[in-house]
Amino acid sequence: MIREACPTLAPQRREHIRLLVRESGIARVEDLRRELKVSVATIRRDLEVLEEEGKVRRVHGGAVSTESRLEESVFDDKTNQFSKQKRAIASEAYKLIGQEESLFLDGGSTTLCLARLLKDRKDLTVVTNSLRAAGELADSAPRVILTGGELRKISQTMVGPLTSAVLGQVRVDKAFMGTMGFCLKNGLTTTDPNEAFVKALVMEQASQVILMADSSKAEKVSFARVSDWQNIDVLLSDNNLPIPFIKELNKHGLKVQAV
Amino acid sequence: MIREACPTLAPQRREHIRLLVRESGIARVEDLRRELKVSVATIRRDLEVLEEEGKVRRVHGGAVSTESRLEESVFDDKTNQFSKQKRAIASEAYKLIGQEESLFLDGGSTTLCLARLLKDRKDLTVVTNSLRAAGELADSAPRVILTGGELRKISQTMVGPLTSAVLGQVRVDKAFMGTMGFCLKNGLTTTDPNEAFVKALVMEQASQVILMADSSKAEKVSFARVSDWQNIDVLLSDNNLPIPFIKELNKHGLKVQAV
DNA sequence: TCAAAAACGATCAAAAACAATCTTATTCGA
DNA sequence: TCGAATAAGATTGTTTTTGATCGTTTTTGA
Repeated sequence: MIREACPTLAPQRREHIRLLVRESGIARVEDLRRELKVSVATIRRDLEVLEEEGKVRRVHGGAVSTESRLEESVFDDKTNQFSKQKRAIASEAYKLIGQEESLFLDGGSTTLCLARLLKDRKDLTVVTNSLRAAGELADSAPRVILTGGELRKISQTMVGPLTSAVLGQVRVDKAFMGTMGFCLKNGLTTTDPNEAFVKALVMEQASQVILMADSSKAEKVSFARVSDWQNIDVLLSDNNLPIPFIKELNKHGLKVQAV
Repeated sequence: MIREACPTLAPQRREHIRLLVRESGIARVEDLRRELKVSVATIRRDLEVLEEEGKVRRVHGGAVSTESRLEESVFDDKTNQFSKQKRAIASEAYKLIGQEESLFLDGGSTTLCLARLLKDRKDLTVVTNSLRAAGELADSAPRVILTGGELRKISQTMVGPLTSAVLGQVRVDKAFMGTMGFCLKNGLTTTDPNEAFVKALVMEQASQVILMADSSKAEKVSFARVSDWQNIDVLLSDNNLPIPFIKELNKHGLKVQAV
């Protein structure tokens, strides 16, 4: 039974569970297991302790908050629904990551999915301009480096000239990029020129650039030009991409991977 | 035994441990070993002593702060538990802020309290190296600039050489600083040299430096020297500061404000 | 109501953390 | 300069925690 370096202390983990239960009023064992990355046995033991302490009440399948009655269906996995594709793309991206690599994580929900998968990877160095990705990795194993810069509220990313001060001083093995739109003619485009500037800069500093974008972004053109296709090495998307589109990209030397 | 150069004295090290535990509410033996560069045996012996003194509570794998009873999320609790003073200090700090100013917010729970008060101030620019503060202001009115740099997990702040890349390019009207300890002789001290470096750098870039520290920090000496008193303009604390202490600081030209 | 699936609890083995002991180095005083 | 006292690292056996397995119970849906 390979137990890797236990990153969280038991009381910490129990506290986490308690908060999760309180936050949504109910939590399933399976959800907790996924969130905390421990076995169901451990979750059950923790719930036992927490019930003993009166912090939660156990029910078949999970636990409910003692404070709020609430039978509300918190099965509103609307995020689940939406992000099925994104998660698939993210887990495909994860497979590309080697040992001891340094990565850049761009802003956006797809890359955020990827961030979640990295939590236990002690060997990685993650550079990001996404506040949310940083928050996701804040209590996790990887070394985290933030680019700094002005916070663009709408995307929760750091952008602008200050960003380049840090970015100019790091190099990464792989950059995982998102985009608002991509098309054959204009390449990658996004909504904000500052953001575009940062993306372009990152792609310069990366040995390999991996674009993560589901097919809904295809043939969309946004305001600010980011880069053309020759700077991209791999496109991870779903299998709704038009075949001619893929063929054309292949001509540019791009590897297109549909999941 | 090979004891390396400049061995920290045991009481000093224990104080360091105590601060680290209090800083983040919880600390693992392994983390402490890395941070202090001593063997786990020593850490355990220290924790034993500290528990004996009631300074920390040991748990399997590490120790938790007795002050923040870690029944709440590590950080939130700190801001709730003994935050009455901190909130008072923060609201006093808030009064010092003028229109259209640019501020720096240091890491720590006291400055985090201040961050909460700034949410509606559209006219302000806030520079910070605290991930928590940034998160707090992420959906708020002020313009937010993050320093970037390597994320120090235990304090959730950005530190290290990369930080100076951004910090060198901004100036702020007022810097609101926290500290792990302060005393007449050594000035400000904190737990991590990298963190100390960033603090010192910030204080250079600020027109006015305001130290926010409750009296529990008084006469505490931590590991890494940050600055002496002449770089500080105002000390905001509670009214438990020793009178001689205040007088002495006044001599240095410091304005001491007890709330 | 019955059967399949999911969740549960008990038990066991592996790994991490621990405690006690031993060894080595430094300090301080004779 | 020597030697006891102290303090830190190393070693070794013990305890705790965790994850996996397996038989049992509960839930669900036909």
